[in-house]
Amino acid sequence: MATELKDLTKRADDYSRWYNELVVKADLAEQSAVRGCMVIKPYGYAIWEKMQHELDAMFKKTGVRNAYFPLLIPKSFFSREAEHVEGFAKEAAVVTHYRLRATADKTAVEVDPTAKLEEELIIRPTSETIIWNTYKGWIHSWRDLPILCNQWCNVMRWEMRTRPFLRTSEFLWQEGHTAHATAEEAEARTQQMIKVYADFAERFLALPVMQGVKSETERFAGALNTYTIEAMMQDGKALQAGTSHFLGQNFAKAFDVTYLDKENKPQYVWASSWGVSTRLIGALIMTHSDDNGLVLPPKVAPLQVVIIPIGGKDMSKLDEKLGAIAANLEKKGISVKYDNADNKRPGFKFADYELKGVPVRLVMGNRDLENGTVEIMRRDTLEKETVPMEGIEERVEKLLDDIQANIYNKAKSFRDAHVYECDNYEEFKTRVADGGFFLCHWDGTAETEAQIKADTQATIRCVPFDFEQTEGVDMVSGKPAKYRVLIARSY
RNA sequence: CGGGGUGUGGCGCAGUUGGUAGCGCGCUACGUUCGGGACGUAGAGGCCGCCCGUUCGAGUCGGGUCACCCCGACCA
Repeated sequence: MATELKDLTKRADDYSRWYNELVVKADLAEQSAVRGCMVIKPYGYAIWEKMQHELDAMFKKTGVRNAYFPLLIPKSFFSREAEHVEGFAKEAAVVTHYRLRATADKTAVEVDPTAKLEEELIIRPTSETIIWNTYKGWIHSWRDLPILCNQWCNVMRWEMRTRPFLRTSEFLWQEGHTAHATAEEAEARTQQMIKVYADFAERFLALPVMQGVKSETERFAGALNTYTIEAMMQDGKALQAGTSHFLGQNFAKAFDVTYLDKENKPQYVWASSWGVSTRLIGALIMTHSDDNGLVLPPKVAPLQVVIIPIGGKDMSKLDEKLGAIAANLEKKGISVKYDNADNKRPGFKFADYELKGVPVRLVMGNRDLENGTVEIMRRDTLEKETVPMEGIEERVEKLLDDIQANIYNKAKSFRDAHVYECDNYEEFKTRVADGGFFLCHWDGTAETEAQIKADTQATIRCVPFDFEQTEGVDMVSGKPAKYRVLIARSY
């Protein structure tokens, strides 16, 4: 392992440097040979797999099935829906040729100019177009509806500035695409899925999120409405953690997808789409982790318990006792590693597993062996306790639940302590730079929204649900405002 | 695309007025260690980003080129 473990930058010194270092030092991901694209390493990918596993089950419980659509999309598909083109054209990767050949001097390869594609292909930045082109063939009657498909895949958006997990040119996600007979049904599905995401984020990732509706400028290209979950990072910035879109009949019209209703009349289909990505891993890191490294919620931790023996030459007794504990924990469905490697000293292992965010650590030395005890440490608070060996499995099981709850509560109190109602623009301008969510009255115009962004780089994240709205006065324009919106600087 | 910076063992860096490459970490082997990031001994590992020039001689000087990083306009 060439990974340099010492000297993680402190959050207070340089938050974004802390983040970048942590991603690498905790062995989650590394820079690849391709600009803007990262390698997700096994430890990082294991987190994604746990997310996938849980989300996939949640989707299926609502009747969704998985399918797979092509990576490459005919360029012409993109011109069908005007706003959609505009939204993605600037960052589309285009395949123009299908063959390479050796250069004249045989030292390299070059694109064979005779192998030009008649119709260029786009590497999917999202799949609405290819999917709606396909759905056209699947949908003829009201009996064919609804269609509830999801796909797990990669997408590519040619980004100018990238950051591991938060924004990379290629990323992994799931995209659900549904087709319905009525607007009400499609709208209901859109809302259902944002609630699935919110539930998943809070219960599984321990991320408190604000649900809401995007403003017109922030909504998905081609959608009539976008719902979002917004999480607050430890630097007070907002991170859009998942979105669900009500697409109306835009794609049905663009791809001419109609069905015959019960009166034998042709009707355009209504649609939703929704997605979360590997960005959630970035959200996890920036919400829970500390200056010692990752802090992972037990439910997504690739490794939930690590057991470390401290012995001298003769480890046989410790191997026996700790091996049994490991086996018992595994029987309970807890993932455990018994690390009795003799080439690292205990202190090194402590630091290393803390950096990697393993929620619980058990330690046993000869002293414990005599006393029948074991040391148990929780990663979230770094508290250590020496407890009897009897019943350790139950204690660990309970502790994992406590940690899950504790880091959620901790994140929630942090978030709640940094949500402010603000009615004064001058005050807003000075305070928003320090982070936090600002709930401010908005007159609903794109002009004031643009003004706020130009002045402060902060944007309207959403109009929050679950918030008792009052009428008031827009702090920028002074015009009447029907409700407050959530404004923050964001990733 | 503007502005700034960096390219030297796996990683982080040093390298004087040009003289043929070094340090720390990591790695390999053996031994001693092991209750919070161990130590000793012996090793392995480098077209100094690439090309052209100046020179007896270039990591070092000049020109070009490529790549990456940081800061600004776009974004899940």
